[in-house]
Amino acid sequence: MKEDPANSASGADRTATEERIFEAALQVFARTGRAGARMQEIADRAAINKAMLHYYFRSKDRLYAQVFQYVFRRFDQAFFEAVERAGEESFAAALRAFIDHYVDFVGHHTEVLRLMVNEFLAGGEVLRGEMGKLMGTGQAPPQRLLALIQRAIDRGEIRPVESRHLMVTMVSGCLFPLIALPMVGAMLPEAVTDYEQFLRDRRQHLFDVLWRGLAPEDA
Amino acid sequence: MKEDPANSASGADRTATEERIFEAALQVFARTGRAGARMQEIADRAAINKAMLHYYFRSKDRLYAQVFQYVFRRFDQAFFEAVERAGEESFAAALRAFIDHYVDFVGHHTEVLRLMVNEFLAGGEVLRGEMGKLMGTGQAPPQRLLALIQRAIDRGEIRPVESRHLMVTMVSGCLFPLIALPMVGAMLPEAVTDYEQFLRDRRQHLFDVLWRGLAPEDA
DNA sequence: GTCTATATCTCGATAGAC
DNA sequence: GTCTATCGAGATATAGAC
Repeated sequence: MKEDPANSASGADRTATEERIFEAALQVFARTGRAGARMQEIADRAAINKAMLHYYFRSKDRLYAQVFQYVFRRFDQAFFEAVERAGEESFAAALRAFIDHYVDFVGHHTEVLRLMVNEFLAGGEVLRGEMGKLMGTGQAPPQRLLALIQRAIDRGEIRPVESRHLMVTMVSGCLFPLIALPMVGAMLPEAVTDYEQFLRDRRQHLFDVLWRGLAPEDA
Repeated sequence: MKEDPANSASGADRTATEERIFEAALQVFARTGRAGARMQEIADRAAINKAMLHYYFRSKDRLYAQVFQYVFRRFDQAFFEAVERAGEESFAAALRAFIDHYVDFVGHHTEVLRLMVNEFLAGGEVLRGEMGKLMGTGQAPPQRLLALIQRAIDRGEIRPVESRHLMVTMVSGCLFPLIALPMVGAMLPEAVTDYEQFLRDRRQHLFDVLWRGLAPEDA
């Protein structure tokens, strides 16, 4: 059976051209959203002809689906790594490690976050499909983090807060400032002028505020 | 000079028809984004003919600009009210009041938030224009909240955290969960089944975690 | 002010030469 | 695999009768 170039890209083994297209598509989809994206612009960014887009990815929908799937996995993977690094130490150290890694990843791959949020807003089925696959395992990264929090509570390491809400709050503090950069930048000019410093400050602040909030009363 | 119906809607004095169109446009823009929105769908929702859209608002771009301006003002207003209610009491009470009011408003007007975030992602000029106008006064709601936080620090009511980052963290905790509902719902089923309870829980949790994080060591 | 019909244009997708 | 040329769907926008 002949290889169909329109499907070959589903695996990790892409040609250099496919890779360029993919990267270009990610950028354009992230900025303009699924509907606003123009195949012409993606082609231009990839420095190829528009017809080649269809040759490799068949249609805009297929291209989007593949790009989003990739984004979802990167996101999942980053979360996983952040939880892994949280490790077996004290919860304070775990919290710090999680925030550091997660903010660092997303802060340097904002296209991934933006595309993700675009999909949130669209409330798409593409998202729901991936979510189902992920959570079905019972060992998804969010579930691991949840267990880690719960254990810390059981051990008396942190106050007895609602673990799932805490997870939401942690993630909110990491991600939202990066989504709202146009607005945050108006109040924190350094978010624009010295982005790396801004990321460091956010990690520091977020850990500080959350941890004191989680510390047992007798600490 | 004759009234141009395409401009008359810029004020608050809209006819009933204009109001219907406006509301319909808000919903559609919020869900599908600027590019994904269809004039036909807006017309259908407003129960009018498609030609009337252009009669009243001239073009899609003009319609969007007006809708966004409205959204921005609602957002600003909600923030303002939330800060006003925070009032002159203790900072704990102020924090609680802010979170309660802000989450309540946005939680019940998610279209406003969604359209706002859409504009964040697009990084549009429409947003920048409104931002400039707002912050220029020096008395914008965010600046008021900042002052309130700073005063609490000076008085020793809360620990000396970076006030601007705290504001960002507060807002993040209020807004992000509502943006990410499709994902949050996968981990907190009640966010879908009992939305009101979910909002209450979030308010409670967020205040709890933040306040303990802000409480002075000797509290 | 409201409608039908239509002009105009943009964009995704394909045909077909090389 | 790569390109040019083009088709055809679908969208915004307008013309013009009522």
